[in-house]
Amino acid sequence: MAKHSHEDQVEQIMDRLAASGKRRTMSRQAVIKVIVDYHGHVSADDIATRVQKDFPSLDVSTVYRTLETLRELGIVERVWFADGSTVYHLSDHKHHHLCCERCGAVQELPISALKNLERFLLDEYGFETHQQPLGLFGLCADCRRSTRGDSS
Amino acid sequence: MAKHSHEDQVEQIMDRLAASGKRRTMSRQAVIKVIVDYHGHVSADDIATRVQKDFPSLDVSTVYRTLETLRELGIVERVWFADGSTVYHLSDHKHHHLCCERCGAVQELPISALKNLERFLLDEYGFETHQQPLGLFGLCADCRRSTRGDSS
DNA sequence: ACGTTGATGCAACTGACTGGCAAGAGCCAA
DNA sequence: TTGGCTCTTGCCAGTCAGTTGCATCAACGT
Ligand SMILES: [Mn+2]
Ligand SMILES: [Mn+2]
Ligand SMILES: [Zn+2]
Ligand SMILES: [Zn+2]
Repeated sequence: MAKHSHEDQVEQIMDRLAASGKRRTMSRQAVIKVIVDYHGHVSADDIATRVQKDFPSLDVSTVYRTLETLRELGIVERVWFADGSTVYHLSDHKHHHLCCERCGAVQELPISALKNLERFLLDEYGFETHQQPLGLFGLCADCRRSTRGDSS
Repeated sequence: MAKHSHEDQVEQIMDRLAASGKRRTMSRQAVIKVIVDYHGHVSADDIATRVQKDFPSLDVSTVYRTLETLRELGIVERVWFADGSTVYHLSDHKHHHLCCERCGAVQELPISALKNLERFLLDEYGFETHQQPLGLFGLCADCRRSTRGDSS
């Protein structure tokens, strides 16, 4: 069904590392696997915790160094949410995030959803927005429904 | 000309502090003055540096504690930009920011500029965005003009 | 003036992240 | 397969923004 399984995707990213002269290591594979499995929405510490279940001696500094390497190659990018938290993301699956402040759910929002805003900013302010994935906070549909008429 | 001078505005905020049972101190006055003078776009460390020109012994922890107090009273709020940096802002002058990545200029954008996006998110996703001042990055009009045709 | 109590300076501490360094692991050539 | 060059890693110390405990200090109501 899926074009690529997660395993294939991890393998493909390892190939890109190798093609750039980087070495295929277990540490890198493990970090990449976590990012692919959760397809984003994970912090560096989440990744470290997750990876250390399989490789207890893998240090958090290795996670950061791997993330930096992947960022240099344009494979992942760092996203800052409007509440100051930060997550890592596969670049080829770029999108914005709608983060529910009540239940914590994170919904993905296609980049195209902000096209109108971008055009408006360019027309009215001459400001050319860069493709910057945003994390917007608010109430998701479910929580909004269950909060209807709730005054507390 | 102006409805309120900066001095008046500082005085008014000090009044609100006093009205909430907080004490009128030089530290608080100095911190508030910096925020009012720069009307936002200052980091906690900017404030500390600025304030210490007049009160060299004023500690950065006092700045943070003052900011927290002002936040509790709804007088200032913290804004996280999409690059992870954070600034403090008067709540009564809420707006978004267009931050130029080339020249560093920060342009203010009325909250109303995102009304259409908010309606779209509510209609299409059932997501109710909270009033969250954003810091969007890109190229300002000036820099875009001076970069035109520049391939490097 | 005075005493209560909140505010401050100082310093130690946290959490996210970075950097140096020596030991270890890929990779490639022989 | 082996050897060795070089990249990568673990460990650990350091940085940076921000927080916290505590003794001292200073508002402010009386
Ligand atoms: Mn995502
Ligand atoms: Mn502003
Ligand atoms: Zn929700
Ligand atoms: Zn500019």
